[in-house]
Amino acid sequence: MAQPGTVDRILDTAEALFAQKGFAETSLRAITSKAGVNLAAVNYHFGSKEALIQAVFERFLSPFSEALNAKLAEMEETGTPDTPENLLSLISRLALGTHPDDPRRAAIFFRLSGQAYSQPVGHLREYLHKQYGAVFSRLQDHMQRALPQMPPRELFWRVQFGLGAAIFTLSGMESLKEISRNDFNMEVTEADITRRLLPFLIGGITAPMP
Amino acid sequence: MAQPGTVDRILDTAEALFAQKGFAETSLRAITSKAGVNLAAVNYHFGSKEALIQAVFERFLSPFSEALNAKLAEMEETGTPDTPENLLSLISRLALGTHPDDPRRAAIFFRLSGQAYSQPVGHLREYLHKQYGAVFSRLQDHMQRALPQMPPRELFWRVQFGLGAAIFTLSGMESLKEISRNDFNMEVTEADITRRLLPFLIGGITAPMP
DNA sequence: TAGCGTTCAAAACATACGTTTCAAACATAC
DNA sequence: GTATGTTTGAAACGTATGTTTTGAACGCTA
Repeated sequence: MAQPGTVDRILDTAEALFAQKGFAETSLRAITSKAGVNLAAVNYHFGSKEALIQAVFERFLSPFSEALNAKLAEMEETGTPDTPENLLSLISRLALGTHPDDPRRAAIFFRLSGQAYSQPVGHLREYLHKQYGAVFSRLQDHMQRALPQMPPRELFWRVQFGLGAAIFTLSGMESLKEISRNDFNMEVTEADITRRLLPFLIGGITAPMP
Repeated sequence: MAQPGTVDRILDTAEALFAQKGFAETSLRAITSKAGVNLAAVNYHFGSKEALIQAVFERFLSPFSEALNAKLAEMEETGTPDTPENLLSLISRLALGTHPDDPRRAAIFFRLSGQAYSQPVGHLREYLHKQYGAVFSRLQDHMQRALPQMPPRELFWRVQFGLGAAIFTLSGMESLKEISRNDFNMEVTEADITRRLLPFLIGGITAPMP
């Protein structure tokens, strides 16, 4: 377990390939050969491909989830007011900065989230709901306090819409970057898009009721 | 070619299974056995699995695309003003009503769109861009006329955000329906959600610049 | 150094996949 | 009614996949 370690090399490579090509389209052979480890190592260390997928998610989602929990607790203690601006910019900062060492990591974060969400009924979505439903509820509560006049049901859907806008856009960003380059002669980064995303989300979530 | 026809039975079944489980996770054997046709029929009639996927998209996207084109032309002729409200409610009506005979069809429409969008670099996305980029540009132009004060680049991203919110939410609706049922004792339909979606999209797209 | 649990490497296994083959069944025109 | 082009049916092909097996290499403890 000296070097980057077999387990970590597998996780790193699997994470990148899953984000790039999807789960079903990424074979264990592709992962292990690119990682420079033996094919059997995945089943030895993780048990199965499905377990590897969950391990990948756990490793990249747990830090984010814990950081979000900590920041929300900090807000509660310091009495920072619950506003859509505060909450949403908090999330975007965390999503972009949970792994500050590697900027490419943010892109992988969003791609993986998108893959997980658009995944068929598979157990991945249930797993994510079980594992990270609590922190999501907590965020939803804060948002409700920020918009006390809004019916919870309406707010629930608007948060979902916002989630969709964020994950969907950032997850398909490679294609969108190219379009933006061709049509507007403009290079964009993840940070650019989240900066543009914030007013959209605030405008959408706080829009007047129908 | 009397009965529902082998080709149509394949398309119907493939459409449903693709929407439900994804492309890679749906085998030709699953499609053909459920459709009650021979395995070789897919390769005989379509040539390959990839071609079948494109055929499925063509069949469900072309009517929508043509209807949208017609409606936009109608707006131009009758001088209907370009407003975000008019344009977005037009799209939602079309997405929900292009196949008015089958309500389940709307759900499949959104699920397939989500699958296509979250798909890896594969040729599907290029195909969709080539095939339906024109009508999308036309819609973008109308939206620009509705919001002349907004920089085109900003509008481009906001339309993408809106697309994400719509497709993402409606594509993952089965899970969200269940959450809504458990947490709010509330049954929701595709039409309910698009009704809620409209104010969100308008609020987001017309939000003040950062 | 001997022993033992852990990790790695190479190969094989079983299965599922997309695709192809080829003959039979069918429909249609002459 | 025969001939011709089209569609179907059953089987096989080749390949890629996830997984398992077996034994060697390694690291640590006694």
